[in-house]
Amino acid sequence: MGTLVGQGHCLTCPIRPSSLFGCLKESELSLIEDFQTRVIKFETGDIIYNEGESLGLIYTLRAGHIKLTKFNNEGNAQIVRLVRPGDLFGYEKLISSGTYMHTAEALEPIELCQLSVEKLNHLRDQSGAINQAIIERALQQVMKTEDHLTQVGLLKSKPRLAWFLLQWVGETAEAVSFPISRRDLAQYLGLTIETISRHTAEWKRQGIISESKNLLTISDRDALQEIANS
Amino acid sequence: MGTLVGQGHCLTCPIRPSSLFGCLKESELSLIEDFQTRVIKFETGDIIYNEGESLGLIYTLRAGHIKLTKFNNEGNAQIVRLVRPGDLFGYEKLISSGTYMHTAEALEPIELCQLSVEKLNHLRDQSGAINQAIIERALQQVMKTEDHLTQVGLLKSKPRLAWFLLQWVGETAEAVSFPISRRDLAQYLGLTIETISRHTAEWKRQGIISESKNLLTISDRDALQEIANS
DNA sequence: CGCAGGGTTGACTAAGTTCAACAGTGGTGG
DNA sequence: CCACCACTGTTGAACTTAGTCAACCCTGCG
Repeated sequence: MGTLVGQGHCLTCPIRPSSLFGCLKESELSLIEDFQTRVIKFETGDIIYNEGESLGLIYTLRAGHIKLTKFNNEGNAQIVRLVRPGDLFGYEKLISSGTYMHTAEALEPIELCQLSVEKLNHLRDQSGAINQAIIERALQQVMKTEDHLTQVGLLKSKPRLAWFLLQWVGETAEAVSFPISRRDLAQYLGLTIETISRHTAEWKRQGIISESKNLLTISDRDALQEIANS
Repeated sequence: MGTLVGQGHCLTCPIRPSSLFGCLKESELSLIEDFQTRVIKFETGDIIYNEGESLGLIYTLRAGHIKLTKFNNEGNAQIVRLVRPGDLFGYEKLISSGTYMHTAEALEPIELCQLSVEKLNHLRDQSGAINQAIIERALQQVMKTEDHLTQVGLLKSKPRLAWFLLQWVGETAEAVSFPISRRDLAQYLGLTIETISRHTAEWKRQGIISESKNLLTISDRDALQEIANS
């Protein structure tokens, strides 16, 4: 599962500036001169890794979206994180004993690059900037998760969903890729499929949002923002 | 606010093994030979720092409990984390631009030690182990927050509360310090005061738990565990 | 004593879940 | 090519849960 596209050369990688290696100074670039990673494609529904597995690999998502899920005591899955292009994932492997604490599944056709933990650790010994970058990513992640927590914890279903949609599409008024099923959305937001369906249906009727295939458009941002604040 | 108790010498600190410096090897201990921190006491309700402030300090809690809260767009607070003895907090300061992203408030009389970010950063340049330890703490934090998220996201109120209590007291059958008001508990779990009150009252009537002053005992762990799984 | 704050309890309400039926879509195989 | 099936999403009605509002208790404190 997963098709090897080729070797990526980190030094010349187009997304390097936004990747973990974006932190390197000119003078340090030589460190990754011969750093290569495997660039791999996956199809919708493919599993990149499973909770509990322990490959020594960390990933950077280049294109598409991925969900990270976690299993409860009682066997039902909860989506803990949605990974977007440029994001690092699977970094729990940086903890010595670590096995993956999530299952990573492609929500649409994706492209990612694999990084060997071993190599990365070697790099960390040579550059403080890399360590700093990793710490920053981890702390950013804490903040995002806490944000998610506060939203899920104290917002009612409508504002919660509205908030999520606003987050997702960002600033554009354009149609945006939205490869998330109702089921996944419900799990992610701690609601049921039906509730999601009802709210989106209502908003579509009111012309606040529109949806076609896997594309989402927010037509009336103000209205949605209004709903998000209540 | 906050009473200076004295200078703590990290090298000989009784809680060093469980602190950030627990990671240091014998050979590296000299690094913190003259490392001193201020040990400070706070009273119940005292604020250690406020969201948005930017003192260059990181803390390790030595005794007591602290809550970290965060304000929503609309001004209501959500408790994001409960800090326990031995825990590191305020480490968002490790991000260059960082201001504190929480408000830290003492739930009971506490004792903590202050660590200068500057000094810590200096230390990080000298010891890879410190970096590793920080990364591990940050990732642990991500995991804990995600755990909290899944509990709040997909459990009903009873299992949610039961799960929290089990977490809180840990393995002991003993009475455990429980300095959390109903209000705080409600905020932390994303419920209302009344719901909390009703459930605890019911469980007390059934003899599953008992509470006196600031002490909590789980009398029938199995029953509570049973409730947590549904 | 009177008051404020935290906690408990009850009655009512609103919100969201559950259950169930049904519609649309895509894929498979005869 | 169509019939059938599986899957996802939509909609309605009944039901359950937790939130809301309000009264009340208890404790500590000025």
